[in-house]
Amino acid sequence: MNKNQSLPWDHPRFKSWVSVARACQLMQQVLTRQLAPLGIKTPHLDILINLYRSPGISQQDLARKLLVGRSNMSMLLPQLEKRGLIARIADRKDRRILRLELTPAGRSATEQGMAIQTALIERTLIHTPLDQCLAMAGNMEIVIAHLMAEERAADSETDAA
Amino acid sequence: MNKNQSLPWDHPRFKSWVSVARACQLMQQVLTRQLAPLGIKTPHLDILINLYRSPGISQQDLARKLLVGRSNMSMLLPQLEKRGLIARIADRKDRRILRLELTPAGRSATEQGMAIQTALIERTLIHTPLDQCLAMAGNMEIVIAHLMAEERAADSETDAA
DNA sequence: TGATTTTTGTTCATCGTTGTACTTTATTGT
DNA sequence: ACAATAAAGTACAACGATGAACAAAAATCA
Repeated sequence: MNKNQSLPWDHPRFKSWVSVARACQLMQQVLTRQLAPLGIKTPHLDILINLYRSPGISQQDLARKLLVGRSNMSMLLPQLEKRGLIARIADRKDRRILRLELTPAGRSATEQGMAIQTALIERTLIHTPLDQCLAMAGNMEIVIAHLMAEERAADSETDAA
Repeated sequence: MNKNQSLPWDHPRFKSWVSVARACQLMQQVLTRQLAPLGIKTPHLDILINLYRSPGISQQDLARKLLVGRSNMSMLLPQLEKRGLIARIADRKDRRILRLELTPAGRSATEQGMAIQTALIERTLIHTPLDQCLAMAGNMEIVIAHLMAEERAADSETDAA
């Protein structure tokens, strides 16, 4: 029984992915610390950045973009609203939908947060040549597409059962 | 005021990193689903794989490797012990330390989990050429080193204050 | 039109992770 | 040897995320 052949750390792709996962985990932790002075956490900043780029988005669509559950948005968004960073405006045509927008204070907080995040990423990836950076991004988009397809397939199976 | 110049989505490294982070998040979610039949979750598998490769490691060192808090290990490991997957053996020389090992059942569970994870990664990265995969891993190791340095620097500042 | 199904958002119970405070055991410094 | 300090592990309270059950509004379709 030559189990050694299948040890994961002999698989270059496995090892590579472990590096990616660890880098992401660390990045999240470091970013969390650097955002602390602003009084926001990474999930908040993710939301704010998306509203900055896509104002008027619904909670549902936002949750889909961020790959989290609807209930998550339902917990976080009222907090941000109470803090005066976002506004939730009922859609006139479809009264189920709450459309999300940044307040001026929210826009300002977003810009500060983005500056911190962008600076951190620039500092961290400074030694990664741009072409390799872009190649990586391209590969990651393929990975994302593959994983979403695999997830949809699993969902269909669940439905069928 | 040319704020547009600093919009994060104009920064290629920022955009690239967003792809990386999303891919990681998705990978975790998909892996969680595929591990469900085994009755273990991704944190459990991370632990088991580390014990598979580094038997006799202490809880503290394991926590450091996994980038989580000590208390996390203190919550998870007793669960795995009760399920008969690991053993916690008191060190004779230093009675503070609990050395961790896999039981036969744990080894078997680990092999099943690793098979699932490795297969998922292979499937997902099949279209990423090996050389790009390795280049990515190399870059990620640099990222990890940079972030750990930055975190240590922040810790020192905290101590000084 | 009226009944069924879908979609949007909320609520709540549950679980995982964290940080802090604490106990026990080693190490260090005098 | 003894006091102070550090390290390993635990307990607990707080927070975040999840999924299921639910209410309200729209879409579908007969």
